[in-house]
Amino acid sequence: MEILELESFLPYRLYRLADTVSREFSRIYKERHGLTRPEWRTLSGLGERGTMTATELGEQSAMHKTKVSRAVAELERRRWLTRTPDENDRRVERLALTRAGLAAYREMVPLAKAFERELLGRLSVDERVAIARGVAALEGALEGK
Amino acid sequence: MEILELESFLPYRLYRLADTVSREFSRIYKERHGLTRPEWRTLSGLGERGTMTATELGEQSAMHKTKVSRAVAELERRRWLTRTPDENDRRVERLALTRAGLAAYREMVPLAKAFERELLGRLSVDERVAIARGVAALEGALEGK
DNA sequence: TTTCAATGGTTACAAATGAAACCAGTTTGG
DNA sequence: CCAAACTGGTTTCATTTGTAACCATTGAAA
Repeated sequence: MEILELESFLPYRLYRLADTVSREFSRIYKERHGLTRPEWRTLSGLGERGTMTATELGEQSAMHKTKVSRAVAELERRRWLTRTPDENDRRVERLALTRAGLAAYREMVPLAKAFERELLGRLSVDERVAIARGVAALEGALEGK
Repeated sequence: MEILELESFLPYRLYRLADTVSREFSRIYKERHGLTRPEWRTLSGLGERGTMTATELGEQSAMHKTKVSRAVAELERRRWLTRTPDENDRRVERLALTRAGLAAYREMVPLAKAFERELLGRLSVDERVAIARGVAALEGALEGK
């Protein structure tokens, strides 16, 4: 009879892997600032790009618009970001980090990088090349899907 | 100033990748049988191993015990599995698929395999090797973590 | 034995999520 | 122009999830 080995089934392995890594990493921004993942991504997106609209944020960080909306609301409540109505299109708001938001971002960046470095540090050079190549290939294969 | 490129940050890329793949794949069991992911994993685990306890299921398919509990309850409601109290330890229940559960499982297996084959089919041989190698390496690096 | 810690599993509650409805404001086609 | 379709963003509601408390049973220790 035909069976499926979950252990070697790619969708399952990817999910479990991402879940584990993401859970580990989330401890950093959860413990340090009590952020949720959408909040962290919002902080990170704005820190990286400087200013973005909610829609752009959603695209850049692969979040559903309701997640963005709520994350932005929370960061605004903390006074970590401000909204400025767009001059040309009054539906749009330009989001930007405040000084406090930027400070939190600046604090998180080295921690994030250290986390990644530590994780990849457990791999051999070849393995690092392999994961980079494989992930990129799958990303490409899913383009537009 | 130090910034973090989300686009190339491994935890983010892995998560997004897994999320996309998993979402695509979930359409199959969602549309066909209205299953949730925990339910699919439960079906899949029992189909593969024949009989397991809830705890074993959780370990094998990386699910929190409450997810297992609820998924098992739902599959039982559908009469896709049965619980048999363990002789030696009355806290434990041995779970097994019924004929109907097995039928559903047998129907899903080829679809799952086809999905994986199609996905990997979009990659070159080298890329397939790379993803397999990279994922295995990361899994190894996270052992016990 | 009796008690206490550990284990298998369920349940209750709060928080996170997604789908769809919604409210502006904007664009487009007639 | 102006209605209809569309877009940016929020809110509502139902579902899913995680944490912690819980119940029952078992094992270990005194």
